[in-house]
Amino acid sequence: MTPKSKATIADVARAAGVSTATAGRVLGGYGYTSEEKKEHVLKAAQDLGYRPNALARSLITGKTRTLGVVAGDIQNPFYASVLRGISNVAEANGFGLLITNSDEARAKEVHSVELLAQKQVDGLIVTPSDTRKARHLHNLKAMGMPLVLIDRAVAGLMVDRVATDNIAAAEQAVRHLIAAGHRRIGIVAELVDEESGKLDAFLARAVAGDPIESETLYPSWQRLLGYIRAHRIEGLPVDPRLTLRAGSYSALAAQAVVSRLMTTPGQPTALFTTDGTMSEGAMRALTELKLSIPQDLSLICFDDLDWMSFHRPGITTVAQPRLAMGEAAARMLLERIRGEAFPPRTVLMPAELVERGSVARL
Amino acid sequence: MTPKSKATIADVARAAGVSTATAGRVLGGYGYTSEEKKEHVLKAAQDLGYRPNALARSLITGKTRTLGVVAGDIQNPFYASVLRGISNVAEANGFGLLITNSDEARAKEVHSVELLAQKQVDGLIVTPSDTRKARHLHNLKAMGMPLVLIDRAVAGLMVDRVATDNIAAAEQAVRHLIAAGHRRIGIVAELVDEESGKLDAFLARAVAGDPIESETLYPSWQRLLGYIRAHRIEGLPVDPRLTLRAGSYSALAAQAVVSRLMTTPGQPTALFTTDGTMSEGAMRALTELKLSIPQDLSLICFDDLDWMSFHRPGITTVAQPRLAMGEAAARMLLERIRGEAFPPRTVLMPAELVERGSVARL
DNA sequence: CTGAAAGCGCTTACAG
DNA sequence: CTGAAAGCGCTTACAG
Repeated sequence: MTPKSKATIADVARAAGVSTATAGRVLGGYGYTSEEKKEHVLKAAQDLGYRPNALARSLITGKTRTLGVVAGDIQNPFYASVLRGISNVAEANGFGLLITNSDEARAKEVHSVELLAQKQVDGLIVTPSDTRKARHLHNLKAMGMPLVLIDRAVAGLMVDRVATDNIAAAEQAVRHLIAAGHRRIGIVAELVDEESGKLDAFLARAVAGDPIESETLYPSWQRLLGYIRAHRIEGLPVDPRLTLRAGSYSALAAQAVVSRLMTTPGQPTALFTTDGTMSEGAMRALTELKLSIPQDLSLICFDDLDWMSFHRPGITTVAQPRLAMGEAAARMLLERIRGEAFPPRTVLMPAELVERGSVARL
Repeated sequence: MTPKSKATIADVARAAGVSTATAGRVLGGYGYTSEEKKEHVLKAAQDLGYRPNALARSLITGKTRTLGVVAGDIQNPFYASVLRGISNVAEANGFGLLITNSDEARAKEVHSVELLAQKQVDGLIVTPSDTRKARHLHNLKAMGMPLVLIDRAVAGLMVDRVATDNIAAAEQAVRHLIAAGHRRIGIVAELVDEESGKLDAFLARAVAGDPIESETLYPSWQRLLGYIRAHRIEGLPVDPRLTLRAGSYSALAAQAVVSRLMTTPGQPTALFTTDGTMSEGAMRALTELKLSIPQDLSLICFDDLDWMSFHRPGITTVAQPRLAMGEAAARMLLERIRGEAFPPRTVLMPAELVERGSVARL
């Protein structure tokens, strides 16, 4: 039986000959009801095709059982996997998922957060696009909104977060290249930042071993830091001509800088890409220039994308546990929503170096 | 100013010295208000950090400005792109997106639809996991819920839908192989179906040219039909040993059947994969067997994944406009939500054959 | 233009 | 165990 118009609790109560309070109790699963009335109500609900209106319930309880997520770009494999992890946990706990894209732009993120807050999500998972200016996130926290950060931290914002141990993972990858005999190793990274010229200053300080507040660095900067540390540990100089900045989250930008690198004297023998987008750009450049891996250039990529395992040769990568990151973030958020009050936690997930065939021994 | 507790319209009205009706009018942007009161209300709202509660508003208006989406698996590149397209249009129109995964299982889809309906989404975009049994979708339609189908149709369900012209696209791809001189062409497809043995019967009918109701066929069956039509048109026999059924949406299953195919006498000279998952499985098998493309086997894949353009050789593919499909679906849904009442539309989007280097001329 | 009142569809004390 | 009443935070007629 499927009626045209939506039945309400009042309709069901009327049909069952009980009060709306009683009907609500059996339909909502709270309070006690006699078996007899319960049956009548259930029967009436069935006949009328009753479907609870979650809005009305949420307005009273103050809970929507909905999680909000602000991802960079759901089309990107990194976010797609993280989202799937979040979704797995949300679904298992009966929560819905409201998803938006920020395209790594602060203005869009602010807008997304406002939308999700108005829709009264019970908590929010955000990949902050700006690790310094994030007043909207501070406000959210001040208002008591449960909040978990993924992939990046925000300066001064003490909330739960889950990320990859980027510095350690990049260091391990680059040391692996050095151990294979490579001495000139390139790196391609987004390194987006407002302050132009900052890269030089950063390199100078990192190479000198000056202390660097790495916690709130963007992942690509952290991975660059791991690259530099590997060089320092192994006693190798860092050649600034080998540290490539794409300047944006775009495969095209990465392709351009890698192309230039490989067609200018002083080429590296190995390349380290700092994420899936950079990896794709690098691959396009290498294909275009008909350079062979690993004969002409050894390669280690950050983030293990599907094609890297069946590509010939297999691509050696730093595998991030993307799905597990999403699941961990969702689990932490759910704990906060339940009211758990331990101090802010930072979960740094280890990345695994998966050795395949893209690194030549020199 | 960021207060701890949430301010309501009543709080703002009190602070501004007006009625809740007046405060609501300026904050909600409906009705008329004098400039003077408007200023007071805005000021008070600002001071109190007022944020509208979309739940309360929706309960009255009956509109949530939220779209529900049931995807197969948001981690899969096909769905990730489609979702991005939906998201683009939703966002541009101020709509939120509630997203769930069905994992192509009817039970999960039914559960998702129920969740989204209870949350009162204004409309639903679904990739139906069962093209025959879909009472939940019929019910939705009967209750007046705007509904758009993507990728698949449902028997007897007259609603808007957008899909790729699978038969034509597959036919074109296979004819391209035949034109290149191939006579033994394999195909790997999911071909999921309850009725075992159905493949043989289907092949027999299709090869005989019997009329087949193709509209509600699953995409993989439609693509198989295109494969068969290409053979008929070109006067080539269809060898059942070359029509591979993976039996599930899994790269592993595809890998297994392709491995068997390529290690059994009577190998094909070319292979057609019917979607991204099958393509991945096929690539794994070929890599494992160290078979070269296109020297040992020519290949055309359905759906143009990122890596196919920089793979060496480039993979010739049938490119589906995934993003545009999502955008079209969202646009159609929004029209229905606005109340437009034209008859159910079927948008069949053309797929483009992108020629790269994976097809050898024989 | 503005306010008092009713109401969206539920849940929550509170009597009985 | 059950019902009448109030109320969640808004919007919507309806007077004035």
